Amino acid sequence: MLRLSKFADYGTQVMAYMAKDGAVHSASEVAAGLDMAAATVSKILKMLARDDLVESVMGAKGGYMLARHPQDISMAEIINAMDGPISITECSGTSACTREALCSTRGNWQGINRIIQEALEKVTLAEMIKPKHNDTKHHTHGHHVVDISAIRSRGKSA
Amino acid sequence: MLRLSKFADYGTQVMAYMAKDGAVHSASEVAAGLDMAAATVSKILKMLARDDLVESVMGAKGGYMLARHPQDISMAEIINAMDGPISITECSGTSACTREALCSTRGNWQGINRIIQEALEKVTLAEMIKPKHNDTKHHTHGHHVVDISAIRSRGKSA
DNA sequence: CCGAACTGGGACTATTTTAGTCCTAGTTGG
DNA sequence: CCAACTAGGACTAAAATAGTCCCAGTTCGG
Repeated sequence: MLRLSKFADYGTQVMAYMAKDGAVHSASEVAAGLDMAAATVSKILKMLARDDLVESVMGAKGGYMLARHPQDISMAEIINAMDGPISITECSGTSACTREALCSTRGNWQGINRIIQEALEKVTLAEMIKPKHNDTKHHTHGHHVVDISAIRSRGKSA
Repeated sequence: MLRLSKFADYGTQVMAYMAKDGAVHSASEVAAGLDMAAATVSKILKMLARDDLVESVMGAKGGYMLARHPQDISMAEIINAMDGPISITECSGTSACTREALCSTRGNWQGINRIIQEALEKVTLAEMIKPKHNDTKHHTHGHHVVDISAIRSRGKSA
């Protein structure tokens, strides 16, 4: 369906770890706490810092801390920081598209993109930490929701 | 941000092409009309057929045709057919997670997933074909929408 | 019947992304 | 100064994606 990089997941974990308090944590400390490779966590933290989701403190005794309160950080920001603002299609109205009818569908992808973006902006880190996420404000009428558990089942049987 | 395979895009194009009429089109014809490699289109069509989005007619003079009316086909179905029901995280409550706090965030990913899924279910192929997609029913208040044009700009400058 | 035109379903290869590691610099506390 | 950290890449390894090809089965038309 939709694919989110593992980094987005890692990033969220790291952010969740740091959300426990406002203290400064070194990369190695977070790595130990999260049972991940130090180098990897370090990389993640750098990415998060680049997008101002965490603040860095240099030098000995340095480390990182959440730049804002968990309720002021959206999932869209975290995903953005980790995966970059990658969108659905490539053609941004530049070229490649020879046909009119085709490009029209392209433009519509962006509408879809925006919808997803908005949905992600509504979910905060604070909510992600809570034991169970109970939506922000979404009408969950009985739509036939697709099963989410079937990972990697590219080869369908039906 | 979110990544959709190129196949999802191709699949949509193919579906859009076939939506022009209810006739039978061979893979090579679609390929020619869409200016894509025949083998690739053939593969796409097979995938779409497997999920009953198009119906196949075997033998000479055979080909594919839309299985339903464009307004009865959702983008979620097309994307699903092409990319499979891939979800955000891997752990489906099975194992790997040692920590409580971590897994709690995992569960919440699924909520997000559902939101996206629902959004995609509301957009039909018929709407995708229209010159400009004017949303289904989404409040587009002035949210700071992330720029969509910046493709592949993993290295941010800000 | 036979051959041409198609689909069905893979296998297979190439290419691009993604993930993960490491190295050199710069900063700060003791 | 030295030790503990972050900054920012470069680099390598692994995996997913995209794309091609092949062989089998089906149907139309002569």
